Amino acid sequence: MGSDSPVIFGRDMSTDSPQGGDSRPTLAEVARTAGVSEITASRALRGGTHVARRTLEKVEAAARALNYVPNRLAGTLAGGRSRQVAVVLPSLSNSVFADVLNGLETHLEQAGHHPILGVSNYDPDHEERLVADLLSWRPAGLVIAPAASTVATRRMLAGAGVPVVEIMDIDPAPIDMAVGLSQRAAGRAMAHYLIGRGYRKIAYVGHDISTDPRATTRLDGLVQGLSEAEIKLAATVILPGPSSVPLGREAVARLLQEVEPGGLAVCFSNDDMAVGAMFHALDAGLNVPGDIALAGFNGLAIGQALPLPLTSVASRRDEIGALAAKALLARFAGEDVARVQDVGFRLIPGATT
Amino acid sequence: MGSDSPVIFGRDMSTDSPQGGDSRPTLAEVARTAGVSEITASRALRGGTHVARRTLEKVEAAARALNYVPNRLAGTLAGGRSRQVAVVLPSLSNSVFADVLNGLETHLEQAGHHPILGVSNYDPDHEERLVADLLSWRPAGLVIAPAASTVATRRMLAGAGVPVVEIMDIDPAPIDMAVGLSQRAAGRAMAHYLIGRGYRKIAYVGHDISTDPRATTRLDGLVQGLSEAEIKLAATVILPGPSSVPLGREAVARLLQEVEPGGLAVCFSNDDMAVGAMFHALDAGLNVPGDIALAGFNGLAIGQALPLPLTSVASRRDEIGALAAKALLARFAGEDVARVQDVGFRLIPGATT
DNA sequence: ACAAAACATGACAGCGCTGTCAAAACGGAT
DNA sequence: ATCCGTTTTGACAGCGCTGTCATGTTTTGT
Repeated sequence: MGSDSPVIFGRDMSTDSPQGGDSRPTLAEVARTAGVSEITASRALRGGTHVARRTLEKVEAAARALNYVPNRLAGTLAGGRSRQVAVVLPSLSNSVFADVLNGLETHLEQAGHHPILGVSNYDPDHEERLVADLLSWRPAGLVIAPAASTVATRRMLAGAGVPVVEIMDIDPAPIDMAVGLSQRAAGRAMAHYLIGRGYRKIAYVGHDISTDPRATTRLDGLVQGLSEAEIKLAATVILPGPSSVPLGREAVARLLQEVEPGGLAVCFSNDDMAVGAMFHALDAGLNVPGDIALAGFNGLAIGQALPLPLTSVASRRDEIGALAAKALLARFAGEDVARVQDVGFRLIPGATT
Repeated sequence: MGSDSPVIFGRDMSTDSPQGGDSRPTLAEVARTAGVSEITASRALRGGTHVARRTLEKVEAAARALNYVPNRLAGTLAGGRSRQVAVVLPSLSNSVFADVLNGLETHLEQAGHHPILGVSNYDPDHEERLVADLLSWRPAGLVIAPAASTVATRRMLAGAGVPVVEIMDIDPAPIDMAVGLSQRAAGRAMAHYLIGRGYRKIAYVGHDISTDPRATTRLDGLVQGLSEAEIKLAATVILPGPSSVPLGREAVARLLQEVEPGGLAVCFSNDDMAVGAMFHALDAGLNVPGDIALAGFNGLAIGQALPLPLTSVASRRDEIGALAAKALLARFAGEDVARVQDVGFRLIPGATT
């Protein structure tokens, strides 16, 4: 039929390097070199099923010779599922999220998947933009440690059409799946522990938690646990900025302007804050735990390496990342996955309380 | 020939939700809804140049109504440059790289770019696979903190056809661009400083550096600096595993089985190791710096928050990430960028030496 | 009012790959 | 030699979008 296409070869192949550098060879060129059709080359290059051994070898040789790198954009567009996973975290300066990311990356990568990263800095609008942006890459799934998400964000996640894992907290009802621990229960556990140790004067010191739902929930849990014994927080100091050792140091100094030491126990939003407080105590000549008892959250290595191991609530961060990755991979494979996976927590009774 | 394709519309559009969820609307549907051609909708949605104001509004309204999310896979494949940047780091447990990644992400994102992450765990073969994998997503650029890269890795990077930034160390000749500091000079600076303070018995304590080229180079610089004063390292303790506070604690304990304290100065591969040593000293009743002087590397916050601020060499990690991102963005814009950018370092004379 | 320029829109092809279906090649059994 | 089932290969179309070029449609100058 009057096919009016006189051109047979789409591109001039007369020279090796059309424009200097070796402009990325395509699958078509590999196929031509191997003397097979494009689709056969395609099949050979992944899996090699439905391809004769001899053909497979020819294609592989051609690919190697041409230094072929497949174009997954095209591959994903054409058919397959993407092998990218969007990951949205509120911060990277808190080592908690670095740990989670590490666990995620390790397990995703083993399955040939890669994280595309977004950091929201605990800003809900920023997070919203991020989710929209990352979704436009049509990832196979999405992992998010939410930062007081907007309604629009939740709508996007619900309608994303791919598996979504919310990590860190399992208290709120998940959009799709959740992996983490009950932050509220962790807060209550700390309250019960301190009460059990005989403390009655208990203060809270935190970084800026206005948009950190997990720190807020932990504090809620703490307050709730205390109220069950009819105890109220003796004081609360919250400083702006992300949690860090110096911030904890500064915050506890302020606290001690409001509250007398002596029988005082202080709960911190994170271990690094508590470590800062410990340093302040060393400097100020305060006895820990005699004058001031210290308790952190998250069970970071630094806290456990202190001369006095820090009382804390250990969260399993690597595990959260690993399980989130596994949950996604299972869903990709069509398997059923529990909506909520609780990795639990462990109260570490240290020497600082 | 009998084109036997009676079907005109590729997809049944008779219902809104073909299969339950709102299966992602395409640009074509937005265009149809707005009553314009696909290409006009495309132009309207990005930039809005060459589009009448009225048309622009119609298209934007349609996109909003349909909850349209563009498909950047298709967009990138069709024409534009990708807005993804491959990032390969050797580790995430060292907060140094978390900081770098943070700086990178922040600045990339401001320009609408996103990192695809790979973590090599200091394994050259792993790194090689990672580079190949990430390159198959056709990123617009690549940032790598190399881990004793293989020849194949370097070849891939050189032939990637996109800007490549090697970060952290600027001593080796860059494949394309480099942003960082002279690790060797940093090592030497520490040597000179310690010698200047009167120390003659100097030891090195490190994590497993067999595949960490930067730690190796710093150690080389240290040794070189010492040898200029005809001093040799009194001892070297290297423990397997990534650097951490507990590892430093353990390592210094071992060191003290080999070397007597008293006039001893110890250089650590990283600040967290040195902090661990400080804790050990506190526990063991050793006076710092009297019995044992401690010096770290990287100037981490934790070291500066110690009761005795830690002597260290501060590296500007956020800055490295930021500059690497800016270098890429500049190259994307066709601008010239210096091959090597030295962010320098600063020796922090602390109270531990 | 008419040509020239400026703007706005659209048709077409194609990015590089993979799903689907159909054809060819091969092997063994009769 | 013939037939059938299996393996191996290929043709075709299309994923969703954007470059290029061509075609309207307005505006401006004289």
